[in-house]
Amino acid sequence: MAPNPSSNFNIIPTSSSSTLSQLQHTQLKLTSPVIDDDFQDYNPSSISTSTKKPKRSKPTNPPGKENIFPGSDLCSGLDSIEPTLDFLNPKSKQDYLPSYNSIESKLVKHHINSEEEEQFCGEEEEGSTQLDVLLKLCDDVDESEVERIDSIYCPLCGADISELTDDLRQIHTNNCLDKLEGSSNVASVNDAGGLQCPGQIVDGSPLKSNGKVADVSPVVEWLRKLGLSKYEEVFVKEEIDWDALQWLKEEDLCSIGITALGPRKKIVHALGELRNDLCRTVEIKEDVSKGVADETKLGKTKLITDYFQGPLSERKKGSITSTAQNIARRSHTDSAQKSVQGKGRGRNGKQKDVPLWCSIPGTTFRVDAFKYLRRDCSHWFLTHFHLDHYQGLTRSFCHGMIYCSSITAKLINMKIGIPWDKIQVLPLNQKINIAGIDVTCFDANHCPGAIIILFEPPNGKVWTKLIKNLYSFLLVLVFIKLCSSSCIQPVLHSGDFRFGEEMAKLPPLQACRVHTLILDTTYCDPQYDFPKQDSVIQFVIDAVQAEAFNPKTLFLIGSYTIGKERLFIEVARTLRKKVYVTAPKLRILECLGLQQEDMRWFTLNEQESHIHVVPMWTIASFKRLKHMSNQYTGRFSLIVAFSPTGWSFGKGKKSTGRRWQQGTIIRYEVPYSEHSSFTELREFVKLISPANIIPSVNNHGPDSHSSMVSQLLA
DNA sequence: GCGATCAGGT
DNA sequence: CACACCTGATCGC
Repeated sequence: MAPNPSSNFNIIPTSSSSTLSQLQHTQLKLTSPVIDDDFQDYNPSSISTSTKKPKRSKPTNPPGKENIFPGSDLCSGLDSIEPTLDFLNPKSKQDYLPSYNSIESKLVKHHINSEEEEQFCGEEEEGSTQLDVLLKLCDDVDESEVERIDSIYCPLCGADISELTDDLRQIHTNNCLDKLEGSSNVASVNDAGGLQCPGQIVDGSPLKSNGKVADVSPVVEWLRKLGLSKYEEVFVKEEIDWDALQWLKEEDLCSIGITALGPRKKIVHALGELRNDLCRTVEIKEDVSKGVADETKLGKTKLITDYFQGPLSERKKGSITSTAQNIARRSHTDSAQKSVQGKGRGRNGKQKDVPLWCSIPGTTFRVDAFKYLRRDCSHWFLTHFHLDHYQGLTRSFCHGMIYCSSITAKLINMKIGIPWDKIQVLPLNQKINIAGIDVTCFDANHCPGAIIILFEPPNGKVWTKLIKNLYSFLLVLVFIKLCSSSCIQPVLHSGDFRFGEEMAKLPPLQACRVHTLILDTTYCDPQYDFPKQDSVIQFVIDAVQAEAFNPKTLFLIGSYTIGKERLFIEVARTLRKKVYVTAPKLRILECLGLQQEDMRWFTLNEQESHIHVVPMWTIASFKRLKHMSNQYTGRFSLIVAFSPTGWSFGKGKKSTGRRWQQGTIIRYEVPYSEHSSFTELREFVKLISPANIIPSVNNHGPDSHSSMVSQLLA
């Protein structure tokens, strides 16, 4: 008999689980161009996703289809709640902005913790400068064009583009420029200070050029550029103009008859690009047209937005990358892109903003920020070897030194090919000095090699060592100056961690007055009060023993690249059975510094074992499990799989260790977590008692920061 | 051809 | 929901 899983652990009823999806719909309805822009800044592919730990986000489901939990009767009732109109009333901006990537968040971030802004001198300033440009654009209009604030004209063709949004204006002018280039006509300056170009509309009337009346709408032209001219008719028939175009959604495309997936995706993507171009807001100045004329005469191919960089680059003399960033890139342009694209940039060439949780305030240090590689930093810390933390790190890394634990060092060397001369191994529980900052690492109790890092201002000893001669003294003076301006305060970066009692006993953590705690808030919600790992391991052992009455049973235990080792090692040890692992998995296990007596429980011979360690996603779907079952027909008649994850607790899950069965396949979801539970998070915060908390995961909705912090401190 | 990146998935 | 990571498409060298 299988044990009754629900008897072991308690259940915490949850509140509405569909709040997040409802908020997503709310975001969808935000109409302020600035806000929309910023959400695209965070996630160019969608304007409707919630904000989370910076990682790729999923497409939003249509209303009523939020439940992605097949077969889950328990949560379907909650998840299928239709968003109501009440949720569509836009709240204040701040309510929607947990994303540290967005420009608007920087505004609020400023209010939350203004001193931390100082570190973002290089690229971070870029983001706020974009906002500045928007604001300045308004100022400029106020100052010089008060009387004609309602009329904005294309600098090229002189058409009234007041009705268009900024991005569409840009597209319009780009199109004009393309025509200039395409037709090789020498542009002439018109009365409005802009340029005339063939086929454009001035003041709503067709402009005659070369004796020919323009008959191609911008939408049609746009379609042609996408190679989708076959849909011209549809767009014309449906009367989709530039303005309507920006609001088009995939469903709309379906409804107007564009049912083929390829073209539809292409259009959706291009629309995303269109909206994205709004980010590259431009300033239209009188000298622009002059510049265009000059360049056109010279026969150079340039983007319209190239002419709009002036004020930006002037203001950002300190930034090497500013000019490159300010070059706007159209979706169909490649020449400009080639020159500026690099690490930490999206496909559209836009550099991704470094999230707050990746930067150590008062230093140029970055933690788990390989997605945001920059030249202004040469100290890159990696807390552990999980993809979402090392993403962006490649063997061609050339941005300085990588600091990590010895286990992580072995893994990045073996799996990614990072040469050893670019890795500095950090010792555990031992203070070392890196670029004038004291750094101490502790075991994070997450996966093997995971560390918590404490950054502290240099202590007195360093100073006395430095002041050996006058030159050093001057250096120290400069350093003091830097310190005083950037206010280095102790910062503790938790990475991903699971708080345990051993951690509370660490003297440096008790002694240090941590100012800023960058906290792994994955399960920062009272509903996640899952049990200790030991009791879950015991549950699995009991379950294996209970199901093992059938000798033809195959046990599967899910694991990640690294992580969950304790679970299957304990099972093997207790049951005195070998567990099968694949050769690549064994190579990884060999890097983890496990004890020899533990290593002997692994076998590469699957015939030797009926307990197999498999990737989590194998266990995630019954389809895969069935496929596996078919391969073992004859040898095994029953598959019992264990999916160890903290998510199996809470959020409408009525019990832990849930047992799912489909025919001869049984799957247990067990709350074996390598992140801290809510209770543990609270204990940890109490222990550290920081002045400031920065969450590294934002998965609880827009208000999460303040609510998380208040819950933790409650 | 290959590595890197992205979108979409479990 | 999304821990962490896969697959396939695309881009750039």
